[in-house]
Amino acid sequence: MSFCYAYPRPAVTTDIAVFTIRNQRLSVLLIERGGDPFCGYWALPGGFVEPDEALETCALRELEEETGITGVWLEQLYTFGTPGRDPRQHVITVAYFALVPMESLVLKAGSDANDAQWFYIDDLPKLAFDHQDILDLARHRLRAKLDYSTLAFRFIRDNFTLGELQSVYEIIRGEALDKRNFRKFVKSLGLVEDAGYFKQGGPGKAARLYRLACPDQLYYTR
Amino acid sequence: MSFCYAYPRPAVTTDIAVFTIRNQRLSVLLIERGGDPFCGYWALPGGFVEPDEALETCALRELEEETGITGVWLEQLYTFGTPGRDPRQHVITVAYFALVPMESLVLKAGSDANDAQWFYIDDLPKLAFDHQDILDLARHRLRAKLDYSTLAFRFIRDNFTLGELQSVYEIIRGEALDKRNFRKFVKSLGLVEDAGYFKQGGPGKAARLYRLACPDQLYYTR
DNA sequence: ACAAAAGTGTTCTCGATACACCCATGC
DNA sequence: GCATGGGTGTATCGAGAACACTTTTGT
Repeated sequence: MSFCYAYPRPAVTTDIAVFTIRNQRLSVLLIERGGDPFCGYWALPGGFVEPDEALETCALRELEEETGITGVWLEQLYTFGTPGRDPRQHVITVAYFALVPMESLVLKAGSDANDAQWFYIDDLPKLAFDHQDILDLARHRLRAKLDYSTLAFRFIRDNFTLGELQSVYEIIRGEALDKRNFRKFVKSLGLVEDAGYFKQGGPGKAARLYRLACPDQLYYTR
Repeated sequence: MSFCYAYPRPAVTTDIAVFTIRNQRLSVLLIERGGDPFCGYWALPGGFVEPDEALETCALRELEEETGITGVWLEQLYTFGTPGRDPRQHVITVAYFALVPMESLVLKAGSDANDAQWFYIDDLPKLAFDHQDILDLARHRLRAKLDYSTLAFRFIRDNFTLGELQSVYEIIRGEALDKRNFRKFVKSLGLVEDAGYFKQGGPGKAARLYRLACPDQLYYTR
């Protein structure tokens, strides 16, 4: 069976960089490729766009098929189409990135992948295709948007402590922040409210828990 | 002649929103479509990606073919792939935007277009496809990047007056700015230097002319 | 002379930064 | 009792906003 067109067409894929925070380190989800090209290499989850499929739908579908992750928030990152990025043929990929709360996911290897695994962003294996470029850009965007959006909240769940939230900011920025200034900053955003409970059990004083005041519209400040 | 593949593929195009400032108004370049679909409608210049063609190369080529414009600076905007955006088939378009200096271009109608013309961004005809959405996003991006990049300089040429530069900012932001604050701001950027000449001839006092201190690396502040 | 645009400083406000100590809890 | 993280206020600095008059040129 084959599909024929009057003019040649490049193939189109989506690739997704899923970030989370594990063990206080920024991490990304990769799959081990089971087929050519780059068999045995690690790569971003992703795959070909199906007929009449929206790009974001494709990204969500591939993510579920290859890793079992569903229902995440996605943002389009950039479209990569340099000839030669796939050695077989001209493939244009629309890259997305996703943020998931820390330690909240059960992975399963899917049909297209031998294995799916989290890697620390600063300790990656050699990646297939131009996926390292995609990750470099994604990481850059993540850091930039931290300052003018509320994307950090995507890494945590309701009933978080301000200490946890602060550590998300610190991990993405790669530097320590002043605790009092940070708390002032968070309160000035006006997005969080006291959940009325405390987090018991860890070392140290019990921490007040917070939740999002408007869990829905949670984007772009400034 | 036809081109056949083992799996179906969407078509891929690039579209380009070229902005300039004419008569103190933000304007965009459109072409009148000569063929179906949307024959007779106005649309963004753009067209299909050729085999092994880089996306940006495609955008530049289509822009030249359809409007005669060459060598402009491009930035990738967003990739649109909603099924149904082209009534014939699934077409994914990678949208770019370009900024050209005011009153600097001679247009010519190209092979694929009956006509190419500048339109005021606030006074557009009904556009083909989802090109109005693309323009809405482009305009939004333009306004946002004005504040954290030096993109405004793309609208002017060397030997500009600070009044001219200020009017670029005012036109994109849609509001008047204070002259003294604006001059302080520009000097703090450290990107412009006195060209040593004055602009004679207009009404009012002759204005000092400036040029870019580093015409090359002209991007991203903050 | 007058219309039109160029050019020039100071004050205020607000957000960002720097900085140190006591408190509650688990072990 | 001690180690660990939670919680709190004040002073300083710098960028951005508000604000009005004089100068030069063309007509």
